[in-house]
Formats: sequence, C-alpha cells, structure tokens
Amino acid sequence: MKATIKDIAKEAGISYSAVSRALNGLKGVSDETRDRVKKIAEEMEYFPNAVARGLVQQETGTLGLIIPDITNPFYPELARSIEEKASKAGYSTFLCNTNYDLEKEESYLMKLIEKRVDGIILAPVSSRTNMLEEKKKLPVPCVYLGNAPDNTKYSYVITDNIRGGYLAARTLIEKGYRNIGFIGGTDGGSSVDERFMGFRDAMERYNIPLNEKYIRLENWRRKTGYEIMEQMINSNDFPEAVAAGNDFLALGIIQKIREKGLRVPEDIAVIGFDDIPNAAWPEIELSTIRQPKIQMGESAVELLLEQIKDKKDKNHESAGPVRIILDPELILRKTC
Amino acid sequence: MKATIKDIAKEAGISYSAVSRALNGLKGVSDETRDRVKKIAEEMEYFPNAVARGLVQQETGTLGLIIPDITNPFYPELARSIEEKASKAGYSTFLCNTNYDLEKEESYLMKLIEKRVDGIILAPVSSRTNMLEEKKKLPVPCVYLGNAPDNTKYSYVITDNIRGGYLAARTLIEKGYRNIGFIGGTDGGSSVDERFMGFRDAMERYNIPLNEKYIRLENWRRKTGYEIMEQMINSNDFPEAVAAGNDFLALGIIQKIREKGLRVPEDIAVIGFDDIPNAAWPEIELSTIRQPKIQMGESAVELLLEQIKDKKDKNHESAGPVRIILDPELILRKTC
DNA sequence: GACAAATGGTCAAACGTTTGACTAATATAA
DNA sequence: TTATATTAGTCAAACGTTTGACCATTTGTC
Repeated sequence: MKATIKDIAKEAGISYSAVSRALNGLKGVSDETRDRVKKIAEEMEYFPNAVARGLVQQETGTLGLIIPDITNPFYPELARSIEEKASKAGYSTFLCNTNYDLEKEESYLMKLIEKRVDGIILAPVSSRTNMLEEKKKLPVPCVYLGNAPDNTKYSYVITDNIRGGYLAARTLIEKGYRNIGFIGGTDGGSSVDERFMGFRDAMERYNIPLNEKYIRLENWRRKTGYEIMEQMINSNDFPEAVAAGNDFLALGIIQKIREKGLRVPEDIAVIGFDDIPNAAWPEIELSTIRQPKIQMGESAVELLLEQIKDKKDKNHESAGPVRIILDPELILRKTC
Repeated sequence: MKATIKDIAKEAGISYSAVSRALNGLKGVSDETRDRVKKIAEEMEYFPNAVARGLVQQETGTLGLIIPDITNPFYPELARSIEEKASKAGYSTFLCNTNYDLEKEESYLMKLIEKRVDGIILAPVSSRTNMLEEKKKLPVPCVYLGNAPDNTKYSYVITDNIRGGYLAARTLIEKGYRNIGFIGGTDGGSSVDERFMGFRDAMERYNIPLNEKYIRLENWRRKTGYEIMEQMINSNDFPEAVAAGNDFLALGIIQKIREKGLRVPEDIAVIGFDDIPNAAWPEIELSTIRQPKIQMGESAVELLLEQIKDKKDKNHESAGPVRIILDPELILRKTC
C-alpha cells in the first residue's frame, strides 16, 4: 500500500541504498539520479518511515514531557516553550498528562522509554517521591522541571522558591504590613516548603514575629484558599496581608475577602505565586511572584539536548548533574 | 548497553522467539520458563523496544493531535479529554502546537505521518484551507476537530455553531434587548461565519432589524473586543447587548465597558462563546455558549479509533465520513 | 497400543531503513 | 603513460521485534 524505498528503487532501476542516499542528500549519487529519485518519490507519495529509521539509527528525534495537569494554566506556557525549543532543534515532543496521579506518572515514564524517546523532561507531581531514582539506571537522559527531589542525581531546573517566598514576604513588609499570613500547599513537594522557608526567613530578618494562626499549609486548590480565608475572617482574627503559595490559592482568598465585604488590598493585601496568565487580566490584577516559565522550559530542553549529545558522543564521564535555579520576579499589580 | 530480547534468550538458554512469547503472554511456553524469563528480564532491566515492535506490527499505538494554541484555555480541556480517552484505549498521544501557523500545521502533519502514528486528530487553525485534502491520499486515518472545511471527505466533530449563535441571540432577545450587536472573528474559518449566521437567523425570526453599525467581524483576540467596544462607546451609538464570537472577545468588551464607567449587564449586556474555564471564575461570571469540550474530544477519539479498526480489518468499503455535530449549551451567569 | 491432539519449543523471514565495505569506471596528477 | 583519486554506485548486515511454519515430545482417547 504505502510506498517504500524499495518500491522507488525498483521504479528507478537502482539499488535501494542509492535511493536512501539520494533522498537524504548524502553523496554517492549523481545529481541526475538524485533528481530522478526525488521525482519518483513524490509521484509515489512516499513518506519516509521514521520508525524504521529510528530502529537503525538508535534515535527517534523525539522528546517526552510529563506534566501533572495541562488544564492548570501554569503548564501550557511551559509546554509551549519546551515544544518550541525542541521543535527548533528538530525534535518532536510527546506530551503526557498525569492528572496528578503517581501511577500514571510512572506508567508514562515507562511508556516513553519503550518508545525510545531520546530524552525526558519530568515535571513531577510531587518532589517527595523520586520517580527517576527508583528505576535504578534509566537508559535515557532525564531532567526534572519545576520540582525536584532532594539530592537527586539527575539534572534539574527550578525556580528559586526560597527567594520567591522571601520576595513575597519582603514586599508585604516593605509596604508596611506587620500581621502577615502564609497560606500554602503541603503535598510534601519541596517547592512549597521552600516558599514558606523563604517567607519565614524574611520575617525573621525584619524581626517580625510569626503568628501561627496565620500560617496554614494544606493544598494548592483555589477552594482551599477560599475556605481558609473564610475561617480566618469568621474568627475575627485575621492578618492584614497574606502571601499565598500559588496564584490559585490567592484567587480563592481574594474571592472570600470580597464576599465578606472587605476590600483588597485596603483591608487585606494578597500576593500570589507563579504568575499564571490570568493573573494579569484586568479583572484579576493579582500581585504575584513570577516563575520564569519560558526560560524554565527552554533551559530544561537545553540541558536535555546537551545530555543527549554527550551520550551520543559517548562522553561517559558525564560531569554530574547540572542544577539550574532561576530567579523569580516580583510582579506588582493591584492586590498589594 | 540496553538489554534486548536476545540477551535474555542467551541468559535463559532458549530461543528469542520463546522469550518474546513469554513476555507477551502468548502460549507456546511453559509457565515455568515464562516465570524464569520474566525474572531474568527484570534483573537485566529490560525495556521492550516499541519502535522495533512498531516496525513489524505496522502500528505504533500512538495518536497525533494537532492544535493551534495550547495556551488558549479552550484547548487544554480538549487535549486532556483526548489524551485520557486515548490512554484508556492503550494509545499514547503526540501533542503538536502550531501557534496558529499554517506551515507548522502542515509540517507537523507530515512529521506525524512519518512517525507512523495510527491516527491523527486535527484541530485546524482555520477551516479555510483544507490541509488534509491537499495531500491526495493520506496513508493514515484522520479526523477534524472543532473546525472543518466545507465538503471535506474526512470525518469531523464540531459543535453546532449556527445553533450556538442562534442561542446567544435568542437569549438576549428574550431578555428584552432589541439593539443587539455581534462582534466576532473572521479568519474565514467557517465556525465564525456560522456563529454569525445563527445570530442573524434568530434576529430575523424575531423580526428584529440588524443594525450594521453593531456588527463587527475582525478577529478573535481580547484586545480587539476591547478596541471595538471603545469605538462604539466613543461614537455614542452603541448596542444594549452584544454577542461575542468567543469568550476572549467578550472579556475585552466587558473590560472596556467597565473602564468607561458603564455597568454589565445593566448598561450593556454581554454573552460569550466557548465557555473557557475562566468564564466561570467569580471575578468573571461570563454568560456564554458552551462548547461541550470533553465530549468533543471523546467523540473525536472514538471516531478515530473506529477508523483505525476498520483499516486494520481491511474494511475497505469505509462507510464514508462520519459527521458529528454536537449541541452547544447556554450558560447563564452574570453578564446578561 | 495406535493415533490424534496438545504442549513447548526452534528457525527464519519480515518490517523499512541506514551504513560500512566493496567495486567498476572515470577523471586527475606526475 | 601509469598510478592515484574520485565518483556513482551495489551488496549485505544490522537495528529489535513478531510471527507463521515447522518439529519433537508428551498427553489423551478409544
């Protein structure tokens, strides 16, 4: 049915290795036959078979990307920058969505390996489990993105969450607030711990006491922010400002504040984390700490491509894992 | 380096075809050897090579999905439902992002074919160009999603845009508005034309004259809605209600209305189209016409899987293209 | 006890490329 | 003119599986 290189060879009356060379622009064929072959290929509607090529060349020109949730606005930008960077380097990307499910994460990891992708970028559900390390020796280059287990021997690129948390707190402090709360997630992933750590650092540095009642570490969902804020306001003991572990939480927090008839930032100031695209919308105008998503994606691809190259060149002394820690950026809008 | 089936065979002292059968649960090996083989495979950290398998089986267990913009909140939900449905059926998904670039769309299409995906879902940038038809005879099942050229011989699943436009207009009319505008995109894709057609139908049906000054067909961007609304309000001749071609436009329209000190819906009512996730946010509460995104994705996968099956069974009488047209749903929130 | 059927294998072809080794003919250099 | 280099090819192995054809043994049936 589908035309192969052999069909072309038969038609052109030459060996199929010659056809291969002609089509791939390698030398060993005259310009004349090359043109003829190309024309025949077109006529026969020939599509090269990348799986056969992949088998002999031992590389597929494909990268794998595993993320927890494509419907979370944080990830599409990441995915896009990765896809674009990879595409420019001639790689296609497999996008896998785990839906925050660890089993799916693992099964996708295996599946990508079976498909012999040339490299994998893993944005893990949580940094608590060390998905990559569990498989003793993965036969493919991998990098963590956004979130990485402590002491991993794999390369990673993350944002400096400690610095981000610090920035959030410092901003609030410098604006004159003293009763400051922190509402964050606690899936055990280090990123949240770190954000809170940075927050605490800043409070200490500026000699502002931490009020335990204003510190709540639960999960990442908007609804949670909404509920926690409700409790705080109902108890009549609430902070003047709160730093949220991510933008979703911040959104929930703000919603409740407004529902209670209070104003943001006049009554309670709020600052988020991530800078999801919607944070910039005029309806939202959320002050936040931006993760440099595009740069994160690009750096991850660069790292991966390097590792792939090293592997191909049999540079087996592999200089050890590269850790890239990007600076977050303070984005001041209207909620603090 | 990487263990193959042959390495296992050598280790187990049997032929490699026996190993293959053991690992794949086929009969022809004793339970005893099967267990032994499995154990050895585990010890050697064997990963089956899906590209070799793909070559002989002539199928890769992979689907391709081409979308215009993953950062547009309309698509991630689509992508997710597709990915999930495909995953349940044992298929992986290649996600390709064209960034609204027709050339990229084509190049991805080719690339997917070269990779020998078993089927392709194409959510085209525009329905004006007939990407699939241009290639005379594609060697792989394809379905259009969300948007399809007229008279295409490929199957597709779309929402009933005419009905959607009708619904939008009717809603506004029934709420008592008479001076009603339509602001939509016009990339020449049929979906926009159809939405406007439905709008016009409703106006006619209810005997409400169309005011040309309130009809603007330009593009899909938020900023455009913002700018058009500005012109309308500045001219002091603006509608009481406007139907937008999609939610982004609606958002821009609303923003400008509010900036001008007018209220939504009291001064100008607005209804969107698509129901992107953010439309439901409390800050937004946009009334809109929902495209059933999850069902769209699932139907597309079902269609594709059927075609794949037909092809495998050599059911070459192929009952002609299947056209699935899903009903949109009116979502009433606070902007009209 | 003879024959059929099931069991547990082996062998080799096939999938569609790439690629190193080889060859014959032609062009170039001394 | 002879030796050498280049060009334009051919040949066959290799990549890692699956799978149909085959075979020897064991088990079951009457």
